[in-house]
Amino acid sequence: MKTFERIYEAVKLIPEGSVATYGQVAEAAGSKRLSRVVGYALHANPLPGIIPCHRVVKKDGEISSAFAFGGANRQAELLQAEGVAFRDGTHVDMERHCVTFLPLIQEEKGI
DNA sequence: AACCTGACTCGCC
DNA sequence: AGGCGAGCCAGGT
Repeated sequence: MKTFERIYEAVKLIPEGSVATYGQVAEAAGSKRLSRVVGYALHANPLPGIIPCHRVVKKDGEISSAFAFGGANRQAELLQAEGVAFRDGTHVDMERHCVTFLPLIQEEKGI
């Protein structure tokens, strides 16, 4: 199990209609400092359609401005389609949709 | 093989 | 309050 694998597993654990910050995913993957790697991992996104990268936002709930899978606006669209409320055009309502439970990914699990 | 960079975050100045 | 540097991992040059 590599770091990327754990990151992907963590992202896939994010329930529909909810979002998680890069930090949350990083923490679930092993270390909060992996946040940068999380972004890189999602950028690589070898499993499009399986990994809900649109549910991953920055700590403020702001959607990454960097070119996403189909454009930052597209990401906001998908989130709204899942029932995620927005504070404005680029910030999701963290109070209501930020996941509070994100289990640590076990390496030996082979998951 | 080494160095640089990148969808981030935190701590210091 | 705003800016800068450090830390993390992987992939490309």
